[in-house]
Amino acid sequence: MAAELERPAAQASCSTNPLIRKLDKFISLGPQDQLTLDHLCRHRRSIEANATLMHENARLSVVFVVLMGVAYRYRLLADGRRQILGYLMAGDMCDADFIISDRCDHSVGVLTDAVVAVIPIPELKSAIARCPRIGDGLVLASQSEEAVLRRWLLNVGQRHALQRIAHFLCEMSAQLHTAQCLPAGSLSMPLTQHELADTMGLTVVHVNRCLQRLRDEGLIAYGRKRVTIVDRDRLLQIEGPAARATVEPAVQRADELNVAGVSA
Amino acid sequence: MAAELERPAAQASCSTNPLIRKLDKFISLGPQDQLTLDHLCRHRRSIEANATLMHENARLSVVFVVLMGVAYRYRLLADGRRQILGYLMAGDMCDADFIISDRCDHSVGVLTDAVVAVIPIPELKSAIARCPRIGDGLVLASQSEEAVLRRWLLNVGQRHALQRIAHFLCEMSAQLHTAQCLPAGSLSMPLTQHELADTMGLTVVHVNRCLQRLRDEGLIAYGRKRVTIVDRDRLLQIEGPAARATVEPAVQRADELNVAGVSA
DNA sequence: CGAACTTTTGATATCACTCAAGGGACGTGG
DNA sequence: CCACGTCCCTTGAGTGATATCAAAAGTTCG
Repeated sequence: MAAELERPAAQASCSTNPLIRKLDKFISLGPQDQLTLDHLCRHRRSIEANATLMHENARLSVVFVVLMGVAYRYRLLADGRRQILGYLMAGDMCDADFIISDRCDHSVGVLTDAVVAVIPIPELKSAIARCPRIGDGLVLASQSEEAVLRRWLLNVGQRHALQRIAHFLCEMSAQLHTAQCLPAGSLSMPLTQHELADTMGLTVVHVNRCLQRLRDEGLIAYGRKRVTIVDRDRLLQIEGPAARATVEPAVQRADELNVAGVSA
Repeated sequence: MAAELERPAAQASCSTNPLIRKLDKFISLGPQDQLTLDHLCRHRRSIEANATLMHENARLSVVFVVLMGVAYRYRLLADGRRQILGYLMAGDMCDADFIISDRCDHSVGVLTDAVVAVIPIPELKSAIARCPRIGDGLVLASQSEEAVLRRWLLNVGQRHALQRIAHFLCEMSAQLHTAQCLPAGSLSMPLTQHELADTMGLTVVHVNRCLQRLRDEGLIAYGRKRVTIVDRDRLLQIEGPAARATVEPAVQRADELNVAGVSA
């Protein structure tokens, strides 16, 4: 399911270690910190698309850091329903709560082919002990993830399907664009409508109809396993189902006009 | 809105500082740590029910720790919808992400009259520097909160109203019973149906009807501003709307039997 | 070219929301 | 102590948003 391969020097897109780039957004790392992080990431493993990287309740002695590709956290219900709990991009650590227990409360899968660094937990702990800023950075990263979870909960709990999808796409665009060194604005994400549905607490069918509407209004584009933002600003202004009122009544009015024209 | 009062020695219910009790669940604190924590909590403020303790986007130079009463995190949408993001009991810290920025991404209100400790952030930081275990404890507490957020997201995203409420109540019962030194099993919570609704992403009306059903089946009891769990085990086994199938079809079958009886 | 997956579409069912109003508990002030 | 307002809970009718079911069309891949 996952081929092992050692690539001591191979580097991801941007010429720096993604983990370093990620932590550097939260705290300034010294040269020693960076060396340590690079050294931590020396064991690599490539994972094929759709594989499971980590199972809920599994006991792990290592943590993973995504170096390439996109992974996602999720939990399953007894009847098979799945809630996706977050996406992991380059630099994100799979098991942020490795400290609190060696068990994990959720699973992690990968969307695309991915490469992860495999870090033994004891080694990570000793690195933190030697370089406190690394620990600080990880804590900050974990707290920023907590903030994302709060935004998602707000989104799923309070917004209607259309707004919900719109907001989610914008948020992901932001996350992708800071994770990689990419331009903002229009951005694309390797997402199946099924995954979108499980992220938003909606049905595939309903997600599909919403996406069509967003596409018809020129706000997004999408195709096989990929959603692209076309007009981020207008996407954020999407109103809920009330927006339907701007479409349907128009048809009725046309009929009325017809009648009026005939009678005139 | 909030009267200031200094109570240098007054202690909460259990003879110990709630913050110490809380952190002690995650990490073992030395005598020095405990002294430091006690000292940190020396400034107290009492808040009246329904007051707002902290506003979204406010810039704060202090953090609050709930000593008595229940507070809750929430966010508002432009149109007034509110999502409750978590409940804070004795020992919980209001602004867990005080490190990441001095701004907060959500507001905090109190349900009941409450007493909080007010800790200046610089003082907290220096305490952490002196007693690293305090910092560790806070990090662990924050990660346990992240786990709660994931459970909530699963709940709101995937479960139907009835299951959703049932699971939430059980989870709160667990949280309350570890926060205070209370017996498990049946427990009660000072919650308005309005707050329940905003927690679960449902409407007050719909929450009301669900609660009635749960009460009629003898799983919970409730009254003015209070929900009580009667039968925790059965509550956790609640099925979704499919449970209706155990009631309605019975009526139809009765009719069929009637017809059969007539024709026989 | 078939198998598996993703996206579409239509018809129908139903969960949950909206609107509207009434009743009960509690607090307050006369 | 009663009258009143407010907040919380309750109820009903009607609507709407989303789910469910079923099936077809387009893609990718072997």
